[in-house]
Amino acid sequence: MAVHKPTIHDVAAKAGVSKSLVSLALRGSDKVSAESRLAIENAAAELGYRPNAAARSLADRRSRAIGVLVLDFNNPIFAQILDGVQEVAGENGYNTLIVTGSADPVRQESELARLLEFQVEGLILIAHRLSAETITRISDERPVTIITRNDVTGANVDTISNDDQAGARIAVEYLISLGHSHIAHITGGDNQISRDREKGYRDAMHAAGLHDHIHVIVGDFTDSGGYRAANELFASYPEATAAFVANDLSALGVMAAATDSGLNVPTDFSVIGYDGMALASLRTLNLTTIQQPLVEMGRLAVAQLLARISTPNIPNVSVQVDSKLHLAGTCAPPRK
Amino acid sequence: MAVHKPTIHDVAAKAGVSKSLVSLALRGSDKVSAESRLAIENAAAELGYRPNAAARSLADRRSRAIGVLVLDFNNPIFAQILDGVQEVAGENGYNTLIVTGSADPVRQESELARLLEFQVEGLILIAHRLSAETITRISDERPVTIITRNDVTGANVDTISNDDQAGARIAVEYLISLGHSHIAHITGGDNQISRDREKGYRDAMHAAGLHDHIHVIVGDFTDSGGYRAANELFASYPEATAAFVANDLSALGVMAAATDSGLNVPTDFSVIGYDGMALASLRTLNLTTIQQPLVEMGRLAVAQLLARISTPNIPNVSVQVDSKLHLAGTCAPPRK
DNA sequence: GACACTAGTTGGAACGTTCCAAGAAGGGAA
DNA sequence: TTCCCTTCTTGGAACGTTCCAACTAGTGTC
Repeated sequence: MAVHKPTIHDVAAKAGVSKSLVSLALRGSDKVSAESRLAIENAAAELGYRPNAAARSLADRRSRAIGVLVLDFNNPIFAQILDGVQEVAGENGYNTLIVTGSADPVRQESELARLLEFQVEGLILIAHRLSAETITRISDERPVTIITRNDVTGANVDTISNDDQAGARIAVEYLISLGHSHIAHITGGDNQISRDREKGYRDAMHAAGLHDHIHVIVGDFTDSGGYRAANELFASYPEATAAFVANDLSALGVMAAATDSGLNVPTDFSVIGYDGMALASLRTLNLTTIQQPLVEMGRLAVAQLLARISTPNIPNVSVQVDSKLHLAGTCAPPRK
Repeated sequence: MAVHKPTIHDVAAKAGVSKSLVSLALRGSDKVSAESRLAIENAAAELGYRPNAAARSLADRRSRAIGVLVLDFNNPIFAQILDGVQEVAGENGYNTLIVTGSADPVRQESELARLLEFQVEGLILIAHRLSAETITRISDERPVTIITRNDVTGANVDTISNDDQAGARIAVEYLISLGHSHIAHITGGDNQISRDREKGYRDAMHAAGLHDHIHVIVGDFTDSGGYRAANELFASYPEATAAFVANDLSALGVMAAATDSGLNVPTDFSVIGYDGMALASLRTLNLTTIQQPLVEMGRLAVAQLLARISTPNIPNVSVQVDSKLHLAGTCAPPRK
């Protein structure tokens, strides 16, 4: 292992020029003679020189990094969003510092503090569980873009979300169009996204004159939560022929519960999810769902964040992307 | 947004002390009087002071960060490994910089360079596709721990892996114990892990006197690759009653292909995977597999890396964790 | 032969910390 | 009173960059 990490001074000495010229040359300035440039590049290569990002960020007064706080790596939809985030960040020469906060808001705050100490130029929050006050406070220091939610506003906060109520209505209307009327809903628990999806369900049921058939079971966005909720549903509302489930992960749990109860999906029981997680569209699962353009949402978020970083006072933006029905194998007309 | 970010000097001025004392106080030194400490803490809080990690890392000559290069966020097993990594890193006061390299080795190298510029104190490579020379070169600058592979060695390189050959043998022996003899193998393509798993398959078949029944189809560790390979298998070797598939993700593709071909899993055709990815143990999928202790592997990797960071010349370590058979729903005795 | 211009190059200051050697203030011992 | 010892506090140097104003050497113009 190298005893002493070479610095710009070492390169300068080796190339026989000043440190300033090395700095210039390595950043591709055109005011360096071809001869000097060559000597510098050779010296740098021979020494294995690597610029020190900390020193650069200090001298530059900018870090060229954005921070990303993700709720949880284990829900695969976040991987898809991150793909979009990394793509656009990379294209623009930004590093991405990714941190998972636990669901615990206290730990999330300390993760956030670490990102801010790194002097990130902006923050992307993916499915966070932070309070509105925290975000407002943070956004006072740094621009913030929130993905998958739009319930927090602030001068320095932009949001990228889909219209959860509209998406939920589409799901329910599709089930109705197949002939279902006993349609249950399994929620994602106590959070804004879940509330919106539930509202869409209720609205669609009302609009179709099916308010008497509204049946809601509380879930929690996990597969095991979906499994438990589905069993509850089969016990409490056996007339149900279909369920709109708050997200794909818990829809998989619902499918498992149906199978365990001897119900064939979709001939005995139809299931529709929400999100568009890549794994659920595997043929083995083939889940019908409301598909959000997840990668695109990641891209949009970075684009918006970078726009606000370069021009701080642009008006607030709240982008709503379109989610669409993804037809697959878990919905069918009800038995007669 | 604050016009000027407060620095340690601002805090010092506000608290009426020197910047040095602020530095001492905020790092919890015991040689600061209670009175000064209080004044400093109040001033820092009022100003919303945040230490600048870049400046600290420069002055300190250490970054308190480790870099993690992940092949791909979309295979959920990496999320599990990362959970272990983040846990132990966090406990030890280290930040984790996570980067996804694409499968493209050139892009992977540039991602790596970015991590090194951040002055990470060590690197964790998860399922990398880098050449042995690259890793040896890198490990000359920084300690490296490799997860899920052990085919690269070097003075400064440790590895955490499972014994892929042994795991594969367990899988095949299990199928044999159920009564199967026409057991095919679908590989993960041209890489070390895949080669080891194939060797385990061949060895187990030989040991059981089934060398005449060895049948290998090339896959690529993805679900669609598994699907394609399985269809190839059904066409070329219809006698097969079971398949050992190189990883869980492609095993899901195999299951889909079986279903599409009218084969019920497991009564008509048994499938066993490898990895232990959390989603595959969902009841809906309920995949029988060889389970690696993924979270634990992440933990071990960080522990080992930190050990080498603090004591550079300790002997090389190559930890092999035990993988075990996870019994589930996709294997059964063959039809008579 | 003086002058202006251009291309290339330079040293020093600055960025926000930590570390270090050294100073100030107060108390106790002689 | 003097001296030493603690306890607390301090300013300056250093970390590795970037930026800036200024310098040198050559080239062309009149």
